[in-house]
Amino acid sequence: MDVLARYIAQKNLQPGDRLPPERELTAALKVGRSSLREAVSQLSALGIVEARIGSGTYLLRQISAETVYMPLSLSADGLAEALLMTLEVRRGIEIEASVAAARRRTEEDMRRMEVALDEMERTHHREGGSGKADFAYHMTIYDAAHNPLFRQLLEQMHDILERFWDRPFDRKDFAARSFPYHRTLFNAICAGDAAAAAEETRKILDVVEEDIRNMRP
Amino acid sequence: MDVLARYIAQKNLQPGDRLPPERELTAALKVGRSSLREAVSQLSALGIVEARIGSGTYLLRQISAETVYMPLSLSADGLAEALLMTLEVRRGIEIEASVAAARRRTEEDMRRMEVALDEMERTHHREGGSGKADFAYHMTIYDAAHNPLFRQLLEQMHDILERFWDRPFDRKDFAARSFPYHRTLFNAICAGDAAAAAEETRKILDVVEEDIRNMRP
DNA sequence: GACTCAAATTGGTCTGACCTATTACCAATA
DNA sequence: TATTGGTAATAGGTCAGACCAATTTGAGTC
Repeated sequence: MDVLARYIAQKNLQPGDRLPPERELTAALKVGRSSLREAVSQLSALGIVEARIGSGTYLLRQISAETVYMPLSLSADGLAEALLMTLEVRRGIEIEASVAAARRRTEEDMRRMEVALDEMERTHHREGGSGKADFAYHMTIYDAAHNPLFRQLLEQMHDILERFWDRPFDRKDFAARSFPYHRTLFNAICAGDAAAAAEETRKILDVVEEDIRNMRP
Repeated sequence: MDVLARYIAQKNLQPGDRLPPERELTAALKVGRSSLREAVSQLSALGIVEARIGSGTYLLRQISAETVYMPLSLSADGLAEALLMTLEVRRGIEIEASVAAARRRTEEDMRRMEVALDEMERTHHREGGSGKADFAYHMTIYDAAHNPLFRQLLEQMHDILERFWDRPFDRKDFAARSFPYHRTLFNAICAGDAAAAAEETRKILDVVEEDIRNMRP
């Protein structure tokens, strides 16, 4: 797997790019096809790569030689329990991201956050709920934290949860009550008030948690 | 992989148990050896299973049919900065774990935490620093949170940091000033005081961060 | 220009062979 | 009796070749 990962990194493949067919890779990497396929299937299990039969194998996430893999597994009774557990972890990370953003945001960050916030508020008023726009806004906060790990972690957790949840997060009324806190959070970060940023983030996630609990059968 | 996972779950294998040899599994699951090996290698990439050549394949984590896999990948360029970045994330998670532990700790949890804490304090007084004992104590806190994600995340972050750091954390004086906060944290968790638990955890990690900064060239 | 269908491409599976590291066993030895 | 040493059995790791099934491609047709 390391050899294959190095190959991908060295070829500077970008997400969405197609890897060479297996038969070519075996020649390039000088390994048998079984071994190559085991490597590919490992990267596939790690969500780095996706194999489409008849079409090819595609890169999903960029990797480098120094990429570290952190596979988590969660056995919970039902999806709601799993959601609540990940939410608890997310709360810790998200609060810390808001704190970091309040300390390190630049003028440029604030501009981008405001654009995303405005877009989200428009979507909310027009359609009654946000969803993608909400997530995009949060991403601008992670970026303002100037620690790429925040975005990587939260983006991936979001992706994975969405895949396991048929009803995605853009349900009309889901977490709608958290709406006003998004602007107060923005104000706190702009003011550089770390404590307030943490507090507003907590309010948002408390609403999410409550809605998940109410959603359970 | 699903077939193999179901087999493991159905056989009620426990962590540490050995799976049947590949040639037997192919017969039991009615698949070719290549396919079986791809499944095993996926579980191995996810940290569920470990294959030891000549010995067998061993189960590392318990799985069930509903286990959710959440593979994360982090790319950190530059080791010194990466340490502080992971520490920032770790702080968020660790604080939330302490909060959860303060809310959900049982009698049994408190007993185990105290045993580990005593052991850590003895080691500290005897050798001037702890290290493994310190980590073991923190693990009991993660377990007391009753959310398996905490332990998995922090255990793996710890592993990764140690792997990238030749000088391990059990340096005599490393984070020695955080020593007294370990007992105050224990008291806060036992008292069920979530706010105090968060505060004491923050104090510990502030010391760690400061020591890492002072350690840089 | 749109549709049809056959060929080429590509990932998925199976078989069987061989390699190497580990483990188990058993006889020879101290 | 306990230890040692070597050998056979076991188990995962790799390779090669054949075949399957889904997709894509492209020539041919309407």
